[in-house]
Amino acid sequence: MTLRLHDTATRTVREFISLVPGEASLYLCGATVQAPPHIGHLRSGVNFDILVRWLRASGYQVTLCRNVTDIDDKILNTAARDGEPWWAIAERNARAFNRGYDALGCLPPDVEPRATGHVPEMIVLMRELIDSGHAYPAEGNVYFDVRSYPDYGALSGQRLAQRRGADDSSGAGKRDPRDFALWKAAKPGEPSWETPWGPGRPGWHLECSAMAMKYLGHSFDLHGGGLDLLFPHHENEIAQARAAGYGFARYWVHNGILGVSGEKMSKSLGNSLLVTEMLRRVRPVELRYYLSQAHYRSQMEYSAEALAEAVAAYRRMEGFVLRAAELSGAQEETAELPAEFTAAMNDDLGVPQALAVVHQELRTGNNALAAGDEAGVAQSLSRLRSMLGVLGLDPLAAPWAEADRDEDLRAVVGALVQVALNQRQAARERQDYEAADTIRDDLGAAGVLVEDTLEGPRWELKR
RNA sequence: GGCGGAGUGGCCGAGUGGCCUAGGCAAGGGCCUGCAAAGCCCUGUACGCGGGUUCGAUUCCCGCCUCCGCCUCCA
Repeated sequence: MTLRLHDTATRTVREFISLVPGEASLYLCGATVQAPPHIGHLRSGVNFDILVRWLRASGYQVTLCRNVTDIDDKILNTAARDGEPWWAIAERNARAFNRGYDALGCLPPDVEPRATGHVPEMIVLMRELIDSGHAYPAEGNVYFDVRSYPDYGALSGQRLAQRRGADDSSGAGKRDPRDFALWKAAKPGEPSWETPWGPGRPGWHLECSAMAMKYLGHSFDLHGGGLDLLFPHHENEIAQARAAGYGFARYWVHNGILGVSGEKMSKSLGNSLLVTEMLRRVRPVELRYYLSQAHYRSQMEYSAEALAEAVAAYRRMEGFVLRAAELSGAQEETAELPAEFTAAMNDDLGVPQALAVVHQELRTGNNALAAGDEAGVAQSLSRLRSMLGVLGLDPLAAPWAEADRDEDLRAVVGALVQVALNQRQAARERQDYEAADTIRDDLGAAGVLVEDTLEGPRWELKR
């Protein structure tokens, strides 16, 4: 049973066979750090985090390279507008992105290269492209010669792409309107780096080709990113690398776009869906569940209702895991993944079907819990935890586990709650239900949820 | 205009030429409970519209409608 993945280049789901057996290399187009992240960015991050986790669970040693584009027009425009150094804007937003990824439990990349740190590699690649007749300098810019590369457009299906609109300011010296800039000539007041063709700054597409090949080799396994990057960014990336004679990515994986009320998020103004704002409304793990539960290639439309459903669904799973762990302890032994779960994940990361398996096990586990079947509970718990672990959703695993957080405070609260619960039990035993319910209500008002179980009353903090 | 994707029950979201047509959320009924909460059981009978192919289509083909993405910066 092996992993099959949708490869955008062939538009088919095909078997994933890595270049080096047992190893998998993945280049992910990360952020252009012009603004803080919104949840669309995190959908991509979570989707690819699941891919990485699944590859690792399948025995691959994964190398993940996720770049940061820390120089581009928008960053420079913002800098000019706000009178802030461009590098400070880039730095601030890069940190915001990483906080977002971390908050949602995305495993950190092995390397996170920045465009501005890789100008020498870009110069080498430009030299190769110019020498082989695939690029040319013009008025301080360096352009890729689209007509020199017959496969241009094959990746995105834009083979005959006529780029709409004449090139304005940035197109000086182009031989063909479709030609794109590898390197942009320096403008007054903007940062620049020296090259044999004059001072300037990197074009967006060139940096990714250069960095991917630097860290993952001239040929590597997987290249990922949002579907909105397919054209022109990925088309240009592959053109640059292949024209220079390199194999480049062998599989292209694209996640679907998360939209909001009919608009792509990056176009909608307003901060309501910024990660920092969303995390005021739901817990990070709940947001992760929401972003995970649709298939990664599907288009998603944000809605508060759907988010609320996801929260409810996650809490159901979490509720069992927490109750089961109280009963049987949270063993570290990892259960073998159920075959249906594995099959679903291997089928182009079928997270929705995999979650159906999770919910089946959940029902089994809840039944065991209701029947006081400790062995059954323990088995369901470990199966559930291993499945959820692959999805980055195990409530008892980092970064979601709360056991060691504020341990002293929890102990104090626990003791106080126990005092109240003892009084409630006493009231119940003398059938003074009014008093018992008052205690429960008061605890509830204080944020402590009380419920009676087979093993007696238990409590937890409201979420 | 070019390229691509999608329209599934109240909502989200899988999937398949028929056979037992995921899963979740919400709703109704029941069980459990002193009452709750949580949980469990049961119920819903859906595939945008019009043709066609077929013994049979939600699933294949054609046309239409609607929505969305890319073609400019974008995860």
